[in-house]
Amino acid sequence: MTINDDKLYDLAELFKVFGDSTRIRILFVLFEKDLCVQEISDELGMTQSAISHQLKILKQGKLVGSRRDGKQMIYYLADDHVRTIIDQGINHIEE
Amino acid sequence: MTINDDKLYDLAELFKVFGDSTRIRILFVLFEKDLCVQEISDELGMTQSAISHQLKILKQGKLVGSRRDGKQMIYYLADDHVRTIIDQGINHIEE
DNA sequence: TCAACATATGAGCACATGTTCATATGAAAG
DNA sequence: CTTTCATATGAACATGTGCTCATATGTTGA
Repeated sequence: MTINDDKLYDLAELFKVFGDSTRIRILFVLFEKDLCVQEISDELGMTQSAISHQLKILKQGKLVGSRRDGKQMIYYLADDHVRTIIDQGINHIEE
Repeated sequence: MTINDDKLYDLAELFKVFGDSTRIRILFVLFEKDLCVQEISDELGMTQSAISHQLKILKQGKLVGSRRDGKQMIYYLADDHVRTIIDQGINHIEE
């Protein structure tokens, strides 16, 4: 494999994004359907600010994307890697 | 899916273990072959103590296992989930 | 039993991280 | 334009995390 330390560093950064229960829960509610910030906040019972901060991190890691709909920002899962990684994680836990 | 918040918390804990570059590098050298603590330290250019601390975390997360060989402890990758999760992570980064 | 070697562990420190609170930005309706 | 609603952002604080240093534990060979 052609993996150098830089890439391993990026890899750690990626998993770090998954490694927080608030962010995992956000990803999980987005599994079902695309949601705006306030809906996510309500689902998780957390403040809009806390969610917004975490959404920013998720977006930087390219795990979610967003589109504007009037005054709202709609967030959605970026791609299927996210689902696959989480599924594998669940497999590991459930063994 | 039958995933509750407790399980999502565990999931976050799992990814947290992957989310450190020292630990990812340890896993990566163990991809090739089983190694003792000193060999891992040498490979990564880090102290035996630092590596030992991280190996403990990896072992708690069941990402590595260990067996004794005389005075040495040999560490190895626990199972194929570890490889799969890392492979998926690399896919995500390289897209 | 003792010395030598390999690994594990605990305390301490510096730095990273998540939440809150206050406020800024931006879109839309009047 | 101004107000209102939705979201983003920055500073501050408390907590978590990784490394170092010193030392403990445990195994082997003399």
